[in-house]
Amino acid sequence: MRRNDYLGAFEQIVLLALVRLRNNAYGVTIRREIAERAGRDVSIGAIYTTLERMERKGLVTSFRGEPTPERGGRGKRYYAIAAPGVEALNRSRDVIDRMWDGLGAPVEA
Amino acid sequence: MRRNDYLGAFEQIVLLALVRLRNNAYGVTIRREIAERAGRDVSIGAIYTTLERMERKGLVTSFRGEPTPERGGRGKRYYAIAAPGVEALNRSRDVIDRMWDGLGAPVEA
DNA sequence: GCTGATATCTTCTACATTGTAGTTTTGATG
DNA sequence: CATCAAAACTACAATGTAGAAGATATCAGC
Repeated sequence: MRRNDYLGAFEQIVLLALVRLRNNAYGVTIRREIAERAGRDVSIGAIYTTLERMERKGLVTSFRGEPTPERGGRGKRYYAIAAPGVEALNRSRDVIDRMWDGLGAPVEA
Repeated sequence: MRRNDYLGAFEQIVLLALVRLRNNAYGVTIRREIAERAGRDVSIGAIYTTLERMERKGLVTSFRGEPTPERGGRGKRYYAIAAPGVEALNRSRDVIDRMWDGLGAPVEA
């Protein structure tokens, strides 16, 4: 059985995007946030898959929103970070912080 | 073809342990460093596997040391982070920093 | 007021890479 | 030769990632 304690690198990024986007987090905006913030261009499929897995683990929740009166558009699925997700995020940050402590980033060769 | 740009969460931890241990980084000390620093008890096998993969990618280098005159002991294999490893580490840190920027850790529910 | 072209968005499928433990093997020494 | 220290091997689970396929809307034109 796998524990829920530590997050993968990409999971962290997605979770942080959720936190930043607050109540406007769905596939497209999450992808855009990651592209702009992290400069990392990831496929939309990668995002949905990761979100779904995290939902199964209880790290995020989701609900389907009403379709907006914009041009095209299927009903969006909004995501939000759940309490265990917040904890895991903080824990992951803590670990990496302790490993970096005193080294001064960027580290030299 | 896979890019060499981003590191997994565990890869980052191992790389940081190498940086901290300087020229005393080998299986056992790396494991201990991670246990003490990160409070994370990982198997020795996990460490070697990860090191070997990173060596194949050119992120770390290794050489076999002379056996010491202690009780038992096979010659240790010492590891050191290579330039591409340093870069990848800084890049990874940069990405996560940007995602965390302005949120204030720990993040609240 | 139908109907199809088109804009958003989400699901599904498949596979590569990482994460992780446990077992086995290799070398030294007392 | 028993035993200690450390590394290599094996196997499998979880994560990372892309791309194709499906679902729903609006908009034009007839």
